[in-house]
Amino acid sequence: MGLPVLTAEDGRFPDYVVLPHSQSPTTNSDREITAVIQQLPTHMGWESASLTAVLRRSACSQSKPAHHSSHLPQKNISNTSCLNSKLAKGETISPLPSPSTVTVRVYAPLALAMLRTGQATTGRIWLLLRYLDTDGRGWVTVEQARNWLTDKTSIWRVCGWRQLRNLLRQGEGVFWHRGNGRLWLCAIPKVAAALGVTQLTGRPIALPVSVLTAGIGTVRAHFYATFHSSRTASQQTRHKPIARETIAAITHLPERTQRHYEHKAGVRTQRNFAIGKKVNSVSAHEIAWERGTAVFELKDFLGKHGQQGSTYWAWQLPNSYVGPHKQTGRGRQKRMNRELADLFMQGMTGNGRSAHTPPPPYTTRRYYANGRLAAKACTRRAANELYWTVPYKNGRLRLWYFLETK
DNA sequence: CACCGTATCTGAGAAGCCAC
DNA sequence: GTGGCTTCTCAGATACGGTG
Repeated sequence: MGLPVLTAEDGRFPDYVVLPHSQSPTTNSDREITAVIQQLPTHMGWESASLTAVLRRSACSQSKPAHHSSHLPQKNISNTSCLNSKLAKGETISPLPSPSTVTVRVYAPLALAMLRTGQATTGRIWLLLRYLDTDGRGWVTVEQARNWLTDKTSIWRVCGWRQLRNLLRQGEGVFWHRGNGRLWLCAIPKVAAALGVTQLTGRPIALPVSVLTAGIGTVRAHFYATFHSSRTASQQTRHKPIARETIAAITHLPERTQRHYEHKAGVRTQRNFAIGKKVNSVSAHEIAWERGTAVFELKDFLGKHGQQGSTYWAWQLPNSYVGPHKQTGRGRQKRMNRELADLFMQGMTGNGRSAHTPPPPYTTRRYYANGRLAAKACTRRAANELYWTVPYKNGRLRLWYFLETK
Protein backbone atom coordinates (compact mmCIF):
# COMPACT_ATOMS: atom_id res chain seq x y z
CA MET A 1 0.00 0.00 0.00
CA GLY A 2 1.39 3.39 -0.99
CA LEU A 3 1.50 6.53 1.07
CA PRO A 4 -2.08 7.79 1.28
CA VAL A 5 -2.98 11.33 0.45
CA LEU A 6 -4.18 12.94 3.63
CA THR A 7 -6.70 15.65 3.03
CA ALA A 8 -8.91 17.67 5.29
CA GLU A 9 -11.75 17.70 2.77
CA ASP A 10 -12.84 14.12 3.20
CA GLY A 11 -12.55 14.43 6.95
CA ARG A 12 -10.82 11.12 7.42
CA PHE A 13 -7.84 12.63 9.17
CA PRO A 14 -9.49 15.22 11.29
CA ASP A 15 -7.25 15.72 14.27
CA TYR A 16 -3.67 15.21 15.26
CA VAL A 17 -2.27 15.38 18.74
CA VAL A 18 1.34 16.43 18.90
CA LEU A 19 3.31 15.12 21.85
CA PRO A 20 6.65 16.52 23.05
CA HIS A 21 9.80 14.55 22.15
CA SER A 22 10.48 13.35 25.63
CA GLN A 23 6.97 12.15 26.26
CA SER A 24 6.84 8.43 25.80
CA PRO A 25 3.47 6.68 25.79
CA THR A 26 3.53 5.50 29.36
CA THR A 27 0.42 7.08 30.85
CA ASN A 28 -2.96 5.44 30.66
CA SER A 29 -4.29 7.95 28.15
CA ASP A 30 -1.24 7.47 25.96
CA ARG A 31 -1.70 3.73 26.05
CA GLU A 32 -5.31 4.25 25.03
CA ILE A 33 -4.22 6.45 22.14
CA THR A 34 -1.62 3.88 21.12
CA ALA A 35 -4.25 1.17 21.29
CA VAL A 36 -6.51 3.32 19.12
CA ILE A 37 -3.77 3.73 16.51
CA GLN A 38 -2.95 0.03 16.51
CA GLN A 39 -6.45 -1.01 15.66
CA LEU A 40 -7.11 1.68 13.06
CA PRO A 41 -7.98 0.30 9.62
CA THR A 42 -4.96 -0.34 7.46
CA HIS A 43 -6.24 1.83 4.64
CA MET A 44 -5.88 4.89 6.82
CA GLY A 45 -2.19 4.63 6.24
CA TRP A 46 -1.01 3.76 9.71
CA GLU A 47 0.14 0.38 8.52
CA SER A 48 1.46 1.85 5.32
CA ALA A 49 5.04 0.79 4.61
CA SER A 50 5.88 4.23 3.29
CA LEU A 51 4.39 6.07 6.23
CA THR A 52 6.01 3.64 8.65
CA ALA A 53 9.34 4.34 7.04
CA VAL A 54 8.82 8.07 7.53
CA LEU A 55 7.74 7.57 11.13
CA ARG A 56 10.81 5.44 11.81
CA ARG A 57 13.08 8.05 10.29
CA SER A 58 11.49 10.71 12.43
CA ALA A 59 11.77 8.52 15.53
CA CYS A 60 15.46 7.92 14.85
CA SER A 61 16.02 11.61 14.32
CA GLN A 62 14.73 12.54 17.76
CA SER A 63 18.25 12.55 19.12
CA LYS A 64 19.52 14.51 16.12
CA PRO A 65 18.80 18.07 14.99
CA ALA A 66 15.84 18.05 12.60
CA HIS A 67 17.50 19.61 9.60
CA HIS A 68 16.89 16.80 7.12
CA SER A 69 13.36 17.84 6.54
CA SER A 70 14.00 20.73 4.25
CA HIS A 71 13.17 18.59 1.23
CA LEU A 72 9.61 17.99 2.40
CA PRO A 73 6.90 19.84 0.49
CA GLN A 74 6.05 23.22 1.99
CA LYS A 75 3.50 24.60 -0.42
CA ASN A 76 0.42 22.61 0.38
CA ILE A 77 -1.17 24.14 3.45
CA SER A 78 -3.17 21.15 4.52
CA ASN A 79 -3.14 18.34 6.99
CA THR A 80 -0.57 16.68 4.76
CA SER A 81 1.88 19.52 5.07
CA CYS A 82 1.03 19.84 8.73
CA LEU A 83 1.77 16.16 9.20
CA ASN A 84 4.96 16.42 7.21
CA SER A 85 6.19 19.42 9.14
CA LYS A 86 5.49 17.68 12.43
CA LEU A 87 7.23 14.57 11.18
CA ALA A 88 10.12 16.73 10.05
CA LYS A 89 10.45 18.22 13.51
CA GLY A 90 10.71 14.73 14.90
CA GLU A 91 7.51 15.04 16.90
CA THR A 92 5.47 11.99 17.71
CA ILE A 93 2.12 12.17 15.99
CA SER A 94 -0.86 10.42 17.44
CA PRO A 95 -3.93 10.50 15.24
CA LEU A 96 -7.10 10.81 17.27
CA PRO A 97 -9.86 10.10 14.83
CA SER A 98 -12.84 12.07 16.01
CA PRO A 99 -15.76 10.24 14.38
CA SER A 100 -18.01 13.23 14.97
CA THR A 101 -16.16 15.15 12.25
CA VAL A 102 -16.00 12.17 9.89
CA THR A 103 -19.15 11.74 7.88
CA VAL A 104 -20.75 9.36 5.43
CA ARG A 105 -23.17 10.32 2.68
CA VAL A 106 -26.66 8.99 3.38
CA TYR A 107 -29.79 9.25 1.27
CA ALA A 108 -32.91 9.86 3.36
CA PRO A 109 -35.19 7.48 1.40
CA LEU A 110 -32.66 4.72 1.97
CA ALA A 111 -32.36 5.43 5.70
CA LEU A 112 -36.14 5.53 6.06
CA ALA A 113 -36.47 2.27 4.14
CA MET A 114 -34.00 0.67 6.55
CA LEU A 115 -36.21 1.81 9.43
CA ARG A 116 -39.40 0.71 7.71
CA THR A 117 -38.12 -2.77 6.92
CA GLY A 118 -36.48 -3.25 10.31
CA GLN A 119 -33.01 -3.31 8.74
CA ALA A 120 -31.46 -0.40 10.64
CA THR A 121 -29.03 -2.71 12.45
CA THR A 122 -27.79 -4.36 9.26
CA GLY A 123 -27.97 -1.05 7.39
CA ARG A 124 -25.57 0.65 9.74
CA ILE A 125 -23.13 -2.27 9.36
CA TRP A 126 -23.34 -1.76 5.58
CA LEU A 127 -22.73 2.00 5.91
CA LEU A 128 -19.79 1.43 8.23
CA LEU A 129 -18.23 -1.20 5.97
CA ARG A 130 -18.68 1.06 2.93
CA TYR A 131 -16.89 3.79 4.84
CA LEU A 132 -14.10 1.48 6.05
CA ASP A 133 -13.61 0.17 2.50
CA THR A 134 -11.98 3.40 1.38
CA ASP A 135 -10.04 1.70 -1.36
CA GLY A 136 -13.40 1.44 -3.05
CA ARG A 137 -12.86 -2.22 -3.88
CA GLY A 138 -16.45 -3.02 -3.02
CA TRP A 139 -15.49 -5.77 -0.62
CA VAL A 140 -13.93 -6.37 2.79
CA THR A 141 -12.82 -9.66 4.28
CA VAL A 142 -15.02 -11.16 6.98
CA GLU A 143 -12.01 -11.12 9.28
CA GLN A 144 -11.53 -7.37 8.73
CA ALA A 145 -15.20 -6.76 9.41
CA ARG A 146 -14.98 -8.83 12.57
CA ASN A 147 -11.88 -6.98 13.79
CA TRP A 148 -13.33 -3.54 13.13
CA LEU A 149 -16.86 -4.09 14.32
CA THR A 150 -16.56 -6.59 17.20
CA ASP A 151 -13.13 -6.17 18.76
CA LYS A 152 -13.53 -4.77 22.26
CA THR A 153 -10.67 -2.31 21.74
CA SER A 154 -11.96 -1.12 18.36
CA ILE A 155 -13.46 2.36 18.07
CA TRP A 156 -15.74 0.96 15.35
CA ARG A 157 -17.17 -1.76 17.62
CA VAL A 158 -20.93 -1.98 17.39
CA CYS A 159 -21.68 -5.52 18.63
CA GLY A 160 -20.16 -8.87 19.56
CA TRP A 161 -19.01 -11.49 17.06
CA ARG A 162 -22.03 -13.63 17.87
CA GLN A 163 -24.38 -10.83 16.94
CA LEU A 164 -22.37 -9.86 13.87
CA ARG A 165 -22.81 -13.40 12.53
CA ASN A 166 -26.58 -13.01 12.91
CA LEU A 167 -26.50 -9.61 11.23
CA LEU A 168 -24.37 -10.83 8.33
CA ARG A 169 -26.90 -13.58 7.77
CA GLN A 170 -29.78 -11.06 7.95
CA GLY A 171 -28.21 -8.65 5.47
CA GLU A 172 -27.23 -11.34 2.96
CA GLY A 173 -28.67 -10.55 -0.46
CA VAL A 174 -29.75 -7.04 0.54
CA PHE A 175 -26.58 -5.29 1.66
CA TRP A 176 -23.87 -7.79 0.70
CA HIS A 177 -23.06 -11.22 -0.65
CA ARG A 178 -20.63 -13.58 1.04
CA GLY A 179 -18.01 -15.55 -0.83
CA ASN A 180 -14.31 -16.52 -0.59
CA GLY A 181 -14.18 -15.20 2.96
CA ARG A 182 -15.21 -11.78 1.69
CA LEU A 183 -18.24 -9.56 2.04
CA TRP A 184 -19.11 -8.15 -1.37
CA LEU A 185 -20.88 -4.88 -0.57
CA CYS A 186 -23.89 -4.09 -2.73
CA ALA A 187 -24.06 -0.72 -4.52
CA ILE A 188 -26.55 1.93 -3.41
CA PRO A 189 -29.09 1.35 -6.25
CA LYS A 190 -29.10 -2.41 -5.58
CA VAL A 191 -29.68 -1.88 -1.86
CA ALA A 192 -32.35 0.73 -2.57
CA ALA A 193 -34.15 -1.65 -4.91
CA ALA A 194 -33.91 -4.49 -2.38
CA LEU A 195 -35.48 -2.22 0.25
CA GLY A 196 -38.29 -1.15 -2.06
CA VAL A 197 -37.03 2.40 -2.70
CA THR A 198 -38.07 3.50 -6.18
CA GLN A 199 -36.24 6.84 -6.22
CA LEU A 200 -33.57 8.64 -4.22
CA THR A 201 -35.31 11.94 -3.54
CA GLY A 202 -34.11 14.98 -1.60
CA ARG A 203 -30.52 15.99 -1.02
CA PRO A 204 -28.14 13.47 0.55
CA ILE A 205 -26.91 14.36 4.02
CA ALA A 206 -23.59 14.00 5.81
CA LEU A 207 -24.11 11.61 8.72
CA PRO A 208 -21.34 11.60 11.36
CA VAL A 209 -19.69 8.19 11.66
CA SER A 210 -19.92 8.58 15.44
CA VAL A 211 -23.67 8.19 15.04
CA LEU A 212 -23.21 4.82 13.34
CA THR A 213 -21.05 3.53 16.18
CA ALA A 214 -23.48 4.72 18.89
CA GLY A 215 -26.41 2.73 20.31
CA ILE A 216 -28.99 1.42 17.90
CA GLY A 217 -31.56 3.86 19.30
CA THR A 218 -29.35 6.79 18.29
CA VAL A 219 -28.78 5.24 14.86
CA ARG A 220 -32.52 4.85 14.33
CA ALA A 221 -33.18 8.41 15.52
CA HIS A 222 -30.66 9.82 13.05
CA PHE A 223 -31.97 7.66 10.22
CA TYR A 224 -35.34 9.26 10.89
CA ALA A 225 -33.78 12.74 11.20
CA THR A 226 -32.29 12.40 7.71
CA PHE A 227 -35.83 12.96 6.45
CA HIS A 228 -35.91 16.45 7.99
CA SER A 229 -32.27 17.17 7.14
CA SER A 230 -32.75 16.34 3.47
CA ARG A 231 -36.01 18.30 3.40
CA THR A 232 -34.61 21.63 4.66
CA ALA A 233 -33.10 22.42 1.29
CA SER A 234 -33.94 26.04 0.67
CA GLN A 235 -35.19 29.10 2.51
CA GLN A 236 -38.60 28.48 0.98
CA THR A 237 -39.00 24.93 2.25
CA ARG A 238 -37.05 25.42 5.48
CA HIS A 239 -40.08 26.53 7.45
CA LYS A 240 -42.70 24.60 5.55
CA PRO A 241 -45.08 22.97 8.03
CA ILE A 242 -45.72 19.26 7.81
CA ALA A 243 -48.27 17.37 9.93
CA ARG A 244 -47.32 14.44 12.13
CA GLU A 245 -49.84 12.40 10.21
CA THR A 246 -48.07 13.14 6.92
CA ILE A 247 -44.69 12.28 8.41
CA ALA A 248 -46.18 9.05 9.72
CA ALA A 249 -47.50 8.23 6.25
CA ILE A 250 -44.04 8.77 4.76
CA THR A 251 -41.85 7.28 7.48
CA HIS A 252 -44.28 4.67 8.89
CA LEU A 253 -43.40 5.87 12.39
CA PRO A 254 -46.07 6.75 14.98
CA GLU A 255 -46.17 10.30 16.31
CA ARG A 256 -44.72 9.52 19.70
CA THR A 257 -41.75 7.71 18.14
CA GLN A 258 -41.21 10.70 15.85
CA ARG A 259 -40.99 13.00 18.87
CA HIS A 260 -38.66 10.59 20.65
CA TYR A 261 -36.34 10.43 17.63
CA GLU A 262 -36.43 14.22 17.16
CA HIS A 263 -35.43 14.73 20.77
CA LYS A 264 -32.65 12.16 20.51
CA ALA A 265 -31.25 13.32 17.16
CA GLY A 266 -31.57 17.04 17.86
CA VAL A 267 -34.19 17.93 15.24
CA ARG A 268 -35.39 21.48 15.89
CA THR A 269 -39.15 21.94 15.86
CA GLN A 270 -41.00 25.16 15.27
CA ARG A 271 -44.65 25.78 16.12
CA ASN A 272 -46.80 27.50 13.54
CA PHE A 273 -49.99 29.48 13.95
CA ALA A 274 -52.26 30.84 11.26
CA ILE A 275 -53.96 34.24 11.42
CA GLY A 276 -57.31 34.41 9.64
CA LYS A 277 -60.04 36.99 9.29
CA LYS A 278 -61.04 39.58 11.88
CA VAL A 279 -63.36 38.27 14.59
CA ASN A 280 -66.17 40.71 13.80
CA SER A 281 -66.12 39.77 10.08
CA VAL A 282 -66.91 36.08 10.60
CA SER A 283 -69.22 34.55 13.20
CA ALA A 284 -67.86 32.09 15.77
CA HIS A 285 -70.30 29.50 14.47
CA GLU A 286 -69.05 29.87 10.90
CA ILE A 287 -65.36 29.71 11.80
CA ALA A 288 -65.95 26.75 14.12
CA TRP A 289 -67.67 24.97 11.27
CA GLU A 290 -64.64 25.59 9.01
CA ARG A 291 -61.80 25.07 11.48
CA GLY A 292 -63.21 22.95 14.28
CA THR A 293 -62.59 23.65 17.93
CA ALA A 294 -58.92 24.50 17.40
CA VAL A 295 -59.75 28.14 16.65
CA PHE A 296 -58.99 30.81 19.23
CA GLU A 297 -59.09 34.61 19.31
CA LEU A 298 -55.79 36.45 18.89
CA LYS A 299 -55.71 40.10 19.99
CA ASP A 300 -53.10 42.20 18.19
CA PHE A 301 -52.15 44.58 21.00
CA LEU A 302 -49.17 46.08 19.15
CA GLY A 303 -50.83 46.42 15.77
CA LYS A 304 -48.30 44.14 14.07
CA HIS A 305 -50.86 42.62 11.75
CA GLY A 306 -53.06 45.60 11.03
CA GLN A 307 -54.99 48.07 13.17
CA GLN A 308 -53.86 48.14 16.80
CA GLY A 309 -56.16 46.27 19.15
CA SER A 310 -57.85 44.23 16.43
CA THR A 311 -58.86 40.67 17.20
CA TYR A 312 -58.37 37.88 14.67
CA TRP A 313 -59.37 34.26 14.42
CA ALA A 314 -56.24 32.08 14.74
CA TRP A 315 -55.50 28.36 14.75
CA GLN A 316 -52.50 26.12 15.09
CA LEU A 317 -50.84 24.67 12.01
CA PRO A 318 -48.55 21.63 11.87
CA ASN A 319 -44.96 22.10 13.06
CA SER A 320 -41.91 22.88 10.93
CA TYR A 321 -38.70 20.91 11.44
CA VAL A 322 -35.00 21.53 10.85
CA GLY A 323 -32.78 18.45 10.73
CA PRO A 324 -29.41 18.30 12.55
CA HIS A 325 -27.31 17.18 9.57
CA LYS A 326 -25.48 19.10 6.89
CA GLN A 327 -26.42 18.43 3.31
CA THR A 328 -23.85 17.24 0.80
CA GLY A 329 -23.64 17.37 -2.98
CA ARG A 330 -25.94 15.13 -4.94
CA GLY A 331 -22.99 13.16 -6.31
CA ARG A 332 -24.10 10.39 -8.68
CA GLN A 333 -27.73 10.68 -7.54
CA LYS A 334 -29.12 11.20 -11.05
CA ARG A 335 -27.25 8.22 -12.46
CA MET A 336 -28.24 6.06 -9.48
CA ASN A 337 -31.89 6.98 -9.99
CA ARG A 338 -31.58 5.87 -13.63
CA GLU A 339 -30.09 2.56 -12.45
CA LEU A 340 -32.91 2.24 -9.92
CA ALA A 341 -35.52 2.87 -12.59
CA ASP A 342 -33.90 0.18 -14.75
CA LEU A 343 -33.89 -2.26 -11.83
CA PHE A 344 -37.58 -1.62 -11.16
CA MET A 345 -38.51 -1.86 -14.83
CA GLN A 346 -36.85 -5.28 -14.90
CA GLY A 347 -38.77 -6.25 -11.77
CA MET A 348 -42.08 -5.06 -13.19
CA THR A 349 -42.15 -7.48 -16.09
CA GLY A 350 -43.91 -10.05 -13.92
CA ASN A 351 -47.54 -10.12 -12.86
CA GLY A 352 -49.12 -8.13 -10.10
CA ARG A 353 -46.80 -5.12 -10.18
CA SER A 354 -48.04 -1.60 -10.65
CA ALA A 355 -46.12 0.50 -13.11
CA HIS A 356 -46.83 3.70 -11.22
CA THR A 357 -46.13 4.40 -7.59
CA PRO A 358 -48.77 6.48 -5.80
CA PRO A 359 -47.84 10.15 -5.40
CA PRO A 360 -46.72 11.32 -1.96
CA PRO A 361 -49.54 12.70 0.19
CA TYR A 362 -48.22 16.27 0.21
CA THR A 363 -48.05 17.17 -3.46
CA THR A 364 -50.37 20.23 -3.32
CA ARG A 365 -48.30 23.19 -2.33
CA ARG A 366 -49.95 25.27 0.34
CA TYR A 367 -47.18 27.19 2.17
CA TYR A 368 -45.19 30.06 0.66
CA ALA A 369 -42.16 32.01 1.91
CA ASN A 370 -43.73 35.41 1.19
CA GLY A 371 -46.93 37.13 0.13
CA ARG A 372 -45.78 37.73 -3.46
CA LEU A 373 -45.34 33.99 -4.14
CA ALA A 374 -48.63 33.22 -2.41
CA ALA A 375 -50.48 35.84 -4.48
CA LYS A 376 -48.95 34.42 -7.66
CA ALA A 377 -50.08 30.92 -6.67
CA CYS A 378 -53.48 32.35 -5.78
CA THR A 379 -54.01 33.54 -9.34
CA ARG A 380 -53.13 30.06 -10.57
CA ARG A 381 -55.61 28.56 -8.06
CA ALA A 382 -52.96 26.12 -6.82
CA ALA A 383 -54.96 25.24 -3.70
CA ASN A 384 -58.13 26.37 -1.94
CA GLU A 385 -56.15 27.58 1.04
CA LEU A 386 -52.75 29.26 0.99
CA TYR A 387 -50.51 30.43 3.80
CA TRP A 388 -47.60 32.82 3.60
CA THR A 389 -45.15 34.05 6.19
CA VAL A 390 -42.48 36.69 6.78
CA PRO A 391 -38.90 36.32 8.09
CA TYR A 392 -38.66 36.07 11.88
CA LYS A 393 -35.74 36.45 14.21
CA ASN A 394 -37.30 34.23 16.84
CA GLY A 395 -37.22 30.69 15.49
CA ARG A 396 -39.40 29.00 18.11
CA LEU A 397 -42.71 30.25 16.83
CA ARG A 398 -43.94 31.41 13.45
CA LEU A 399 -47.11 33.12 12.26
CA TRP A 400 -48.67 32.41 8.88
CA TYR A 401 -51.18 34.61 7.10
CA PHE A 402 -54.18 32.84 5.69
CA LEU A 403 -55.30 33.39 2.10
CA GLU A 404 -58.52 31.91 0.77
CA THR A 405 -58.65 31.45 -3.03
CA LYS A 406 -62.28 30.44 -3.60
C1' DC B 1 -56.66 20.64 16.85
C1' DA B 2 -51.75 19.74 17.24
C1' DC B 3 -48.40 19.06 20.21
C1' DC B 4 -45.64 17.62 24.43
C1' DG B 5 -44.09 15.12 28.91
C1' DT B 6 -44.19 11.20 31.80
C1' DA B 7 -45.05 6.49 33.26
C1' DT B 8 -45.57 1.78 32.17
C1' DC B 9 -45.45 -2.45 29.66
C1' DT B 10 -43.87 -5.62 26.05
C1' DG B 11 -40.95 -7.79 22.91
C1' DA B 12 -36.88 -7.73 20.13
C1' DG B 13 -32.01 -7.28 20.25
C1' DA B 14 -27.57 -8.35 22.21
C1' DA B 15 -24.47 -11.31 24.34
C1' DG B 16 -22.69 -15.24 27.14
C1' DC B 17 -22.23 -20.17 27.54
C1' DC B 18 -21.60 -24.51 25.62
C1' DA B 19 -21.93 -28.57 22.60
C1' DC B 20 -21.01 -30.05 18.03
C1' DG C 1 -16.99 -21.51 13.11
C1' DT C 2 -21.90 -22.48 13.90
C1' DG C 3 -26.11 -22.74 16.23
C1' DG C 4 -29.24 -23.69 20.33
C1' DC C 5 -30.52 -22.01 24.74
C1' DT C 6 -30.90 -18.57 28.20
C1' DT C 7 -30.78 -14.09 30.40
C1' DC C 8 -30.82 -9.25 30.55
C1' DT C 9 -31.22 -4.66 28.61
C1' DC C 10 -33.45 -1.23 26.23
C1' DA C 11 -36.14 0.49 22.27
C1' DG C 12 -40.70 1.28 20.96
C1' DA C 13 -45.67 1.51 21.68
C1' DT C 14 -49.48 3.02 24.41
C1' DA C 15 -52.14 5.63 27.73
C1' DC C 16 -53.09 9.69 30.13
C1' DG C 17 -53.05 14.39 31.30
C1' DG C 18 -51.81 19.00 30.13
C1' DT C 19 -50.82 23.40 27.10
C1' DG C 20 -51.65 27.05 23.58
